[in-house]
Amino acid sequence: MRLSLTTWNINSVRLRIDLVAKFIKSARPDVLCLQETKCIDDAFPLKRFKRLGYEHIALNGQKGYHGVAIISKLPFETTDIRTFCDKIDSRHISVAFGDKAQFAKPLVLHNFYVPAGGDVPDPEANPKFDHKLKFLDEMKTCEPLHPRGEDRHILVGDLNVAPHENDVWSHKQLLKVVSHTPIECEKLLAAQERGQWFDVARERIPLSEKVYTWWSYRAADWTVGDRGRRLDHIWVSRALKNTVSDFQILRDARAWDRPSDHVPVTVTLEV
DNA sequence: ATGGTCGGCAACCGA
Repeated sequence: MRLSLTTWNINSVRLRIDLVAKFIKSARPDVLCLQETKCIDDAFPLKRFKRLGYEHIALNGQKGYHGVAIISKLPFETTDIRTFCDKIDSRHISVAFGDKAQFAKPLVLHNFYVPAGGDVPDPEANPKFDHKLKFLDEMKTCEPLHPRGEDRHILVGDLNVAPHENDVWSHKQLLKVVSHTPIECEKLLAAQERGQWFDVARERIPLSEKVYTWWSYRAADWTVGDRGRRLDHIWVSRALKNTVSDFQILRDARAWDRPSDHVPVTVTLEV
């Protein structure tokens, strides 16, 4: 069976519900993972998604900030929410697809929104950066994020780190900019290695090639100089590595009317 | 070197 899955930091699901609908109607992913939904679960536009054919929805929202959601055409058996750094922030949700989803074998999906970390890349001076580093450390040591043997696990989300040189428009100029400082990049890659995850984008696109999924709002024209960063990621466990049949970054979405600063990233797996 | 723009929600915080 073919599974297509999109991750997208939507920066308010209520404000951009028409953009999400536009994306869904053209891309029709089986599963959509959203971050920064920015609303409590009672305010989530459930009906709109159900009308679009997505009957199965798992929510972890909070008022005004953060918030993650998994929106699926296929039924899942269980939902789990984890907290990190002893904060109640809505930054994680996972689901497990079992027999009802009709894949060959079960599949686990994690959706993350890693803290952005503020502006100052010094954990002593900036508690938000300290939080981000601790969050990444906890992702590394978190047992459920260590797929074993033939486990078919996927981890997606806005990880707010662009770990490789060509994940940013200028490695040199961003070395002291939060999202690309060496300590964050090391910690994200350490979490990836500890879980033996495969970074789908970098399995498909060589490290020598620039790849971005985010362009700042703080530019009069986001296309000038193409000053992007690759903050949104799709990781798969070893058992899924060879099932990837497609990978797409919908750069065009950054030019849509009242866009998110992130664009949808989609993987297709033959499962 | 600096500041630039968003969204939530009603003064700033977080990104």
